[in-house]
Amino acid sequence: MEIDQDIRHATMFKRQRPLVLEVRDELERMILHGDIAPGERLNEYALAEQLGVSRAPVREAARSLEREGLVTAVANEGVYVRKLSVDDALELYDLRALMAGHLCAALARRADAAIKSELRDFMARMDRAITAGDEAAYFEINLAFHDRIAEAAGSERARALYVALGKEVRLMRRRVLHGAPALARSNMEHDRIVTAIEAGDAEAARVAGAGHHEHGKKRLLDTL
Amino acid sequence: MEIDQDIRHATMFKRQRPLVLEVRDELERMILHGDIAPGERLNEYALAEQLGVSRAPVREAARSLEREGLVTAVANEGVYVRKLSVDDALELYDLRALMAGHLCAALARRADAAIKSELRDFMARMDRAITAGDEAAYFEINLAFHDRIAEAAGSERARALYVALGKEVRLMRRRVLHGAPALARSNMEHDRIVTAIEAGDAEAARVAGAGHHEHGKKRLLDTL
DNA sequence: CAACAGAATATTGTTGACAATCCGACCGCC
DNA sequence: GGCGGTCGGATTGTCAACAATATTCTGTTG
Repeated sequence: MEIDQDIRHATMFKRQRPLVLEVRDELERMILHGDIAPGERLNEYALAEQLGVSRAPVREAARSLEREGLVTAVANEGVYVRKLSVDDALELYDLRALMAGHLCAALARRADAAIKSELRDFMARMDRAITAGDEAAYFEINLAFHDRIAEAAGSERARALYVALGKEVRLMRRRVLHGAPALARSNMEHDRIVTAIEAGDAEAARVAGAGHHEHGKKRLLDTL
Repeated sequence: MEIDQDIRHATMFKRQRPLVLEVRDELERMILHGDIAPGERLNEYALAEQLGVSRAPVREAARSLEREGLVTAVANEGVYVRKLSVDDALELYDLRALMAGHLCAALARRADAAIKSELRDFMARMDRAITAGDEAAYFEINLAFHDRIAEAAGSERARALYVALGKEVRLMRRRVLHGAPALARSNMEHDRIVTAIEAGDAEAARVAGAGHHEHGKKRLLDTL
């Protein structure tokens, strides 16, 4: 059998999503939502009972999260929600900036009119959120904006890395962006990114994309 | 319990390495060695019997390899050794070049005399391998050279990514480097990297490191 | 009373069995 | 002869029990 059949399976409707994926998503949600605090252990048995499944899917899901960097497993002892050191977080910011620059540059090379207008639309929505003082909405749209760039860049591996790094960063649940001025500045950086993409200037897009994320790192440093 | 205890466990001698790690390494070896061809399915039951363990460790190991990109899993069907398309390979080369540049730049900022002389030593050994016409030795030292740079750069996450990308690339088992002239050229690029690191010039190191890997991509394109 | 040894408990590691699902072959029907 | 449904074998998904290991508690001793 050939791997080409993947596409068939991927596009086909799955009548039942594998249990382990459900569990994985739920655990991820719990961790990112803070239901399980960093440093805390994930008890396989307890979680299995709580979720109404056996330990096997829980175990597999936990290992899956380990690969994403959300938890660390210790042999014969268990898996713990990862506790990010500041150095870890700074490294993650660097890597994410690197990936973001790469993705923005790639998108600048291949963007068509549709994605360009889509990005402008995201920015308008963020502007509206800033004006309305709705920070939560801003964060949500902001997240979707960057995800869209990553997706449209056409480099699946890079996109996956970028998203995974984003989740890891979220382990450090420190809100580094506050107040309308900071948000407005952030969206000005978005403008620089989109402008470069519209112009098809890959290098400018790389610099703008990386710079935007490096500012995030600076903001984190400022909060220390 | 705190995650800090990780260090204790990590440094402590483990009388028995978890079975899943053994299995994982063995599967990885099989795949990279070509015992299991790209596109082929990994039969959990058969592998379990062959390795003398039960299916659970095999299953877990396979999922671990999935995260590394060596295999792709299809629900209710199995995991297959990944078959790299040329586009996939080119993307991997790009990402690896990106990471290599990042790592070289980081190392340029922090390299001490010991690592500098170590890198020079690697280069001398590669020169000797070229002179002796021992291509296999060259490849081995070359691999160790780049691993050492990644390790010394001090960014664990980036190092892991770089190594994982290297393994993925190896799925496309095409020897893109042949003959003493090509090897000598390759080692000249190494010289550019090491020189920049010695000078503490992060940007030059980034360009040299990325460029070296981009040449690998070019060489692959030439073989098509 | 502190420190240590050892038992008791809790938790993970592994196994084999069972259920759900998928793929291919076969058979009937148009 | 080709097409579609259905049955059977093979394989993965899930489970519960057992084994190995780590942690906690307790009792004893210096």
